[in-house]
Amino acid sequence: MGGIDSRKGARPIATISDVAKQAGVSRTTVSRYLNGHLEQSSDNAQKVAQAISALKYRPNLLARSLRSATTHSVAVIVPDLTNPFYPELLSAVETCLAQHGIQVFVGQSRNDPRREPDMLRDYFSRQVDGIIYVAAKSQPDPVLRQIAESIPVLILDEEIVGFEQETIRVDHELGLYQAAKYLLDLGHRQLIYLAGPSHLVTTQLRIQGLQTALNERGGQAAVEIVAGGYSMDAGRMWAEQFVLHPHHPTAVLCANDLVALGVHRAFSKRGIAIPKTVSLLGFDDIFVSAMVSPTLTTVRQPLHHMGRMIADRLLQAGQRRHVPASRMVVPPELIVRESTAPPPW
Amino acid sequence: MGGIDSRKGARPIATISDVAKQAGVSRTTVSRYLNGHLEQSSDNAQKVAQAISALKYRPNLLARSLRSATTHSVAVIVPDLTNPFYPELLSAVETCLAQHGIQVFVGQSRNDPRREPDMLRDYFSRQVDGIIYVAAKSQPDPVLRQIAESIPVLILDEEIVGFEQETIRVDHELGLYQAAKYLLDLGHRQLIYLAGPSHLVTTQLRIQGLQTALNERGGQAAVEIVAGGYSMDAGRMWAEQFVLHPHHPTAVLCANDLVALGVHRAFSKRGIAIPKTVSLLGFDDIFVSAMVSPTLTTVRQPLHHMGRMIADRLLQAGQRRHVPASRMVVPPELIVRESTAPPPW
DNA sequence: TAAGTGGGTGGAATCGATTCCAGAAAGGGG
DNA sequence: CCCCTTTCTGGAATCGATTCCACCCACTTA
Repeated sequence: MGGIDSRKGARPIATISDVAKQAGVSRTTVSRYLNGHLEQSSDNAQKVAQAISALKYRPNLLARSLRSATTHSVAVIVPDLTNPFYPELLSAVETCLAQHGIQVFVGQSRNDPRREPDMLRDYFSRQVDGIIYVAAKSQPDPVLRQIAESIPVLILDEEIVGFEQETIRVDHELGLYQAAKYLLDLGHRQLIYLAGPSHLVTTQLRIQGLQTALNERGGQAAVEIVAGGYSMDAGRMWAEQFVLHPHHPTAVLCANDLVALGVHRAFSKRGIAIPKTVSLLGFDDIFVSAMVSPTLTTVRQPLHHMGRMIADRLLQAGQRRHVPASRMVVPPELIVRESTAPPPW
Repeated sequence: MGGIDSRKGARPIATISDVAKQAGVSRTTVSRYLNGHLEQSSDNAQKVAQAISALKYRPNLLARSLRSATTHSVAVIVPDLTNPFYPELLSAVETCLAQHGIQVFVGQSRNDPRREPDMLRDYFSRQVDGIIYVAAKSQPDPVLRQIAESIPVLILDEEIVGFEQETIRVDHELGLYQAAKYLLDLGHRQLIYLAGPSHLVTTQLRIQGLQTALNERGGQAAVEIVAGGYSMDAGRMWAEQFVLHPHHPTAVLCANDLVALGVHRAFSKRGIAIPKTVSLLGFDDIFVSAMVSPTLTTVRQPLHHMGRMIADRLLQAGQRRHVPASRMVVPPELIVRESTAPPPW
């Protein structure tokens, strides 16, 4: 049953010409029907409607897009979908855009900045209406610059130096300021920050926030900064070292929740009590952070809010209304849970 | 300074005709150059190459696809990106496909089967080369059937009754059989299964596996089955009830890890000890499951393996070689962690 | 030298839609 | 009764690529 190949070519896909022929009108008329330029009740409209459902016709969006120069699609480039933060963001963005009939490409750079130019180019060649770009680097490349002259490119989360484009990100500086202030208020004097890659602007912003908080205490407290990565492994590896380390800080701040969870795990395994012996604080507030025990104190990025803003900006830009490039910096929120407490002494 | 609108239309995007004119050859020749049908060293090739880089030309993939009837894109439809299982799957699939120059649309049905026909249709209209479909229901709809006649549709994870299409899923029956057998071997006699929606084939398969394991014991053990959802809330709500429940089962099996985590949380909060008082077992093995404490015993779906298989099937189908529709059922793996132990008595 | 072969080239058709424009039909007013 | 306006319709151009086919040129071979 079903013959050898029930796939391609089995049922020829109807085109607008087929519909026109079947309905006994011109392609033009069919097109007008499709785009609502034809009186619904008219005689021709009836015939077209019938032909369409008889042939199960659906317009070829490729052809339509080619002509109309808009594809109703955008690309989202993220470093890595296995970091739960990005799917959560993606989910928010996709939900908003889907409501406006925009479909979403997703690509992972795998935290390798060298892949990014090619990815940007490929999506651009596909004529996407916009690109949402969570960059894995802070240097603008010529490809990015060129593309941004033709379609809106929203830089998310990261900041790209000297690149005057739409940017939406959380206030990293404020986030770490809040976190540090909170720990200092608890009485901690010896902090450590497991930072992200040092060449990133976000990393630098965060460190500034940290410093500001320290300066307010006028040198009573100190922080050690360790550059690293954004993975659980980064946290775990550092934690393994820490165990052997002579002078123990009393609180560990992490570049993101994944790093914090790496530390969390290693500490649990090694019997280092959180928060009794050492306090632990993350960044992002991915949903896992509320699941582990003790639950993780962290700095929340308002994901859904950001997702909606992103979608809105893109939609505005898509309508060709002039939207001046702006940088939107949204405030983070400190979520206090169980992994932080006053220092043991 | 960039002026009023540095967006659309600022820099006209070069087309193949522009390149042809600039190089002093015909469009045909440029096209041949692009597709490698032109001697690299030839005089014309040089001129074309120069024109391309001068104009920063990139072919319009829409136009190319329209002509060649292949878009090098596929769509992935998942119920919900906030369930970590799907991003993990998506990540594996995207990685494999990207290596072959195929780009990926992603869409969420939000667990609402009524959205699915529209989504399928939209992607089909975009002429995707294939659809990877994690269905939220087990009934085939006419739209799905029609689309599958033209392009490959891979049904993932779920089974659609009476629909003879490519299917790739884990052996649900075996998975629950293994899990139940393991618990029975530990000495449990009173089980409960927090199942997914009862109209899904997967749910029924799982229950069969469960029954098989029980039957092997010849009625010494019993299981209660509760139909529910796939969310943490579903688990949490059941757990709240459980606390008041008179006859306590000694082990709880869950439809997925998310449900198990909901139970996990509620139990922790209510002071019910896992696995001392009650054993807990999930399904999927999302990465969170290894993070909570106690860590969760679960049935692992071999995601990366499945991702690769999916991509492979799609690529084969894309080459129009005839690939007979097949159902691939991959074995799951029981991952024993800390949330299971012999019953307390 | 003429005929045959082969590779390189460009004109034109094509993919499936939208849209400009001109012509036909219908309706209204003088 | 005729003319002008308005509405409806379809032919043809267009979007940006690929590809068929005919042509030209140079080179080999009888």
